[in-house]
Amino acid sequence: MSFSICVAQCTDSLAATMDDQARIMQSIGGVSLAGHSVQGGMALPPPHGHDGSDGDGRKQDIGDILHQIMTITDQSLDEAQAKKHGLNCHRMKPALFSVLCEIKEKTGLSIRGSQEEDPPDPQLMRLDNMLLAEGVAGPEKGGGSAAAAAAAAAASGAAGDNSIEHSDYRAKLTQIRQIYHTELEKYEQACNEFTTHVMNLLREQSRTRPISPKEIERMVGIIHRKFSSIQMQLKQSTCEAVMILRSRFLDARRKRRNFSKQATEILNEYFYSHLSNPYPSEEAKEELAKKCSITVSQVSNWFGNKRIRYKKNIGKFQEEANLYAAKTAVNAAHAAAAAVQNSQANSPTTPNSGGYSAPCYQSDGRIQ
DNA sequence: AGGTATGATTATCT
DNA sequence: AGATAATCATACCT
Repeated sequence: MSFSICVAQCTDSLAATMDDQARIMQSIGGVSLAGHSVQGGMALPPPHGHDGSDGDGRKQDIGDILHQIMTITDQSLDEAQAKKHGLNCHRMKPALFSVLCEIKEKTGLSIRGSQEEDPPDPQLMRLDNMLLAEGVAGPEKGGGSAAAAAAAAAASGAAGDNSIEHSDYRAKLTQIRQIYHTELEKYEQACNEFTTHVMNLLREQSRTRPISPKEIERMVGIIHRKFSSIQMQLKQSTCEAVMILRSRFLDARRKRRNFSKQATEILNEYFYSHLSNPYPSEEAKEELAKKCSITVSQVSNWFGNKRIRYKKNIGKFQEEANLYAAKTAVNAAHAAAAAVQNSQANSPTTPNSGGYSAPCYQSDGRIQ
């Protein structure tokens, strides 16, 4: 996840590819020593025709140059730069370069690796989709976090309820989002920097050894792949973080507490006194919610559950129904009595006083 | 511990 | 958009 790891990995990969090249160089060097230089020696005999001594000197010279080439990577940058310049101006350089080109052509190193194109990784797509859905990826500024919050609120069923937990959740999510984006940016920047660096390096090297544009392209591809695999790690861990956050906050709300006795009382009262049409209006729901100190969506849930469960097994709820019918009847009676008293009309019999007539249920469970 | 009650979620329908 | 029905997951009771 950390940037340093990423860079380390990339540096590793670069080191590996450099190793590769060193090996190539070595093999080329071997061949040219075994073949061409001897041939060259025959084609260009020593100028003054002296016996082998001058030829030996040249071989010595070439061996020396090759040695310099091979060890150039071990030296400090300035040192190497100076050496490189010296070698570049060496009179044998064009010859060596063409030899290298020829050998490379023969060994077919320049052709390999042209077939690999990026197949869209299904797992990467999965991660991308999830991050997008969670509002972590996607458009950054302005509506970004707000949209994520709105999505979370919408998912929870009722916007605005549990606002404390919600804002907490939202804060954590934006935190994750921010980390994700800064890391992503860092990776991108590092990738670009690294790519241009390597490209410059290769371009520069192409003056001393044959490197085709194809190869540079390939190298860029390798770097990009490496970096995107690191990005995938970032995405993976971001996904994990979001999942943990979700399970801790959103799913925590799934952990239910039973409503208070009072609340269920009020809800049941409403339900059984509106048995013929137990569908509270929005306003009624709001009022019930306020009275029970629960949310409107909880009221909706309660009525949804109640309706279906009542309908499913009316018999089981008979007792409860009677109980609440009695209660509302008593309430009504009290209210009526109060009203009567208030209106100072003296009627001898209070309706339903002292008892209640059990409600008559139809087969569909509705009060007649 | 196991069964039931219950609040929440989900898919589907209208 | 709201209702329903099935289902999940936990609370609560025995």
